[in-house]
Amino acid sequence: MIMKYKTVIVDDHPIVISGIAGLLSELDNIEIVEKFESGIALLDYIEDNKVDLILMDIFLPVINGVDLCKTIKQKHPKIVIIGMSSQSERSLVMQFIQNGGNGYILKNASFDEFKNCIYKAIEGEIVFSEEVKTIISQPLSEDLERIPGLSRRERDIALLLSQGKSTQEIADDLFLSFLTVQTHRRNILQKYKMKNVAELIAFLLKNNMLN
Amino acid sequence: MIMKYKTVIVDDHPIVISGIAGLLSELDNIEIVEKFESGIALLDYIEDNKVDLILMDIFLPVINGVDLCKTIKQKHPKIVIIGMSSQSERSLVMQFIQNGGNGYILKNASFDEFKNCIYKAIEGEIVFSEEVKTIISQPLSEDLERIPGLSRRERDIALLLSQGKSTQEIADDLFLSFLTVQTHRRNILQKYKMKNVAELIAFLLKNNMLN
DNA sequence: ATGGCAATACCTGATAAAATGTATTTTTTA
DNA sequence: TAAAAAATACATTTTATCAGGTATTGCCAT
Repeated sequence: MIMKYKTVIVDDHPIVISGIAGLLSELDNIEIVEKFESGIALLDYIEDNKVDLILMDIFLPVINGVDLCKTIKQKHPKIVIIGMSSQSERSLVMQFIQNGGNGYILKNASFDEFKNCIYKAIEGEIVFSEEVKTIISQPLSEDLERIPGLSRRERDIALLLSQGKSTQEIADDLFLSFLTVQTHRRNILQKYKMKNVAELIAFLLKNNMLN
Repeated sequence: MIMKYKTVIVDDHPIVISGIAGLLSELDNIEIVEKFESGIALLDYIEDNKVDLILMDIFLPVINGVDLCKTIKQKHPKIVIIGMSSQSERSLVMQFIQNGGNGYILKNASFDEFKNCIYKAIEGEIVFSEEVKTIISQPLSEDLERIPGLSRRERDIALLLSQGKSTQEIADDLFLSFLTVQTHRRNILQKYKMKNVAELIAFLLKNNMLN
């Protein structure tokens, strides 16, 4: 009798669970023992059942994948955990790996990529799908010239600006001097080399820097 | 011989395609004829092949689902198109429906929801999965008085405004009088009852009215 | 063909914002 | 704890925007 890796899938999209299950069914030494739509259910399950491999979505309701991975690894360091998501942020992937994750796959990866990553992960490697590799292997370019963030106050003011407030109104709202708000405005515009507030707001919104 | 609905799936995640394909295989009168990872490939395909139903992701590379739906419906109004996404924004769903979409399903919908929606859609209904319904049925009041669109010229000017151009620069760019641009600006601000350009740009971007 | 809308253009006064310079206090962080 | 960053405040000059009118032309849809 062949030992199969007892595998669990966690994803809040039934469709995705079904897709991965279909894919994994082609792998001889993988046996899907459970499927969950939330991390809480998974935590319960692994207390009472043997699990070798977990494929988990990173964006889950209630508890997110990064924290979930950490929690599981603390008690069950031998379980191989592979993270998945639709879009990936560099910092998120790094966090996941730092919390003990054994790999990270983007959902737009091909079937072959999925298979390869899973095989290598259960052999002990840390694996990434192609696109993830390209994202995390640009530490020089993107990390160094990454846009400086808004300070708290600057964000407050930018937000009110996007609501059409004038300098005076913002000053009143935040209990500041008109002149202080004016200085902040100037600093923000200078920081991002923007010509005026219109361009600034467009820039901030496009980069999700407001809210 | 039973007539089956010729169905195409478009999603940039192979896993999701596989999942939906698995789900649809349980439906007797649905036949999956093709699967695509991009909208461009789909557009080519429907020129030469009969298609009755399209299930498409909204967030696609190159061309997004909303535009894709519009393009397809212009030439092939009889094709039933159902949109899908992981997260949904109210305005996005409305836009999709306004562009001719026949329904919208969140990917976290259950299998039963998927099946029901697909059945009803091919019977001519406009369908939404449960969570989408709750999202779109929140503020009736504001949405029924749907926002008037920008005219061509107004859009040009709004776009340049979002790039930080001054009235004079816009006038130069578009070979218009300074005064004409000034009038357009005023009209746009008045139309949406915005206090200034900053608020206007925020409003337009949030409603996807630029680009 | 005509009424409505879009696009064009002009005038003016009041107000708001941008550019520039300086400076103190508080908070963060190395 | 010392240095750096952020937040605060002030003053002045120049430039741009906003809001109030008015008016002509072209288009396109009833």
